Amino acid sequence: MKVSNARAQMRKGVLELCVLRVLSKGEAYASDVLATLQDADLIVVEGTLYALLTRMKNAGLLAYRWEESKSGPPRKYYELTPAGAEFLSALDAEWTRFVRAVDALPSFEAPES
Amino acid sequence: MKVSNARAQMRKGVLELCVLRVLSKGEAYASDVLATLQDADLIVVEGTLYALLTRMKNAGLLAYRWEESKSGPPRKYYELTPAGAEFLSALDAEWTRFVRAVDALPSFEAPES
DNA sequence: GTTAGGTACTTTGCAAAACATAGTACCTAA
DNA sequence: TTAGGTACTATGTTTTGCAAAGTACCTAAC
Repeated sequence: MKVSNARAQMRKGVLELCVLRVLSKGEAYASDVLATLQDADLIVVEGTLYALLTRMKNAGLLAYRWEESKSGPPRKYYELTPAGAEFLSALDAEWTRFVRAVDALPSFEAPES
Repeated sequence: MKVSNARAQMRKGVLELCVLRVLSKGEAYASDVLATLQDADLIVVEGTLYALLTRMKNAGLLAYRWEESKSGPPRKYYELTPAGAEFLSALDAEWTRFVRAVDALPSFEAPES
């Protein structure tokens, strides 16, 4: 149990929300999403993100179209489906409630002696 | 992918923080911790909590003592060790930074058309 | 005292999800 | 035509929570 691992652990289960939020700003392909998350200090590895995008596409939350690239193979540009937008809205609400619930627990202070 | 599962997913990775926070208020045994978390709408099942308490004890974050009960078998009363208190302090800081990072991502709004 | 029921803790098997890493395919340019 | 970069895919492992069954202890009813 290392503090260095804490953020990675916390991110579990919230990654979906993060990806949906990024895509709510408009379509993007995997590297775009990855860069945005990493800029926000929400480290995620390539393999995880691709797997998540595929899962969400299969769940009907995302759709993609192929687009040619000028410097490499074609890219999958993802965007929210109506179901995805609805799901994001619900997740946002859950996130808010969740943060409140955790913050309602006692914050750190020295144990009573 | 169901909204009903969202909170459970989010809780992953933050459970450690929650348990440490509860114990920072003083020693408690499993059922105490469970009840506190459930009161806070942070649902967790018995098996998960016992496993987590054991993991954290083995990691040196918690210690316990046996105490007789008037109505059943003896209980393990857990409390933070100095290492646990230090770890909690670090996790608290990580939690704050994490929430800021997620909230810095765009919140929901209709995708630009 | 022996049995029934409740409480507390343990064990085992399973599933979901992220990680690590390697692999395939496409494109440009030397 | 080959080297290197970019984009996506596939595979196996680990972590961690869940589900459910199991063990053990204690009280109380009979």
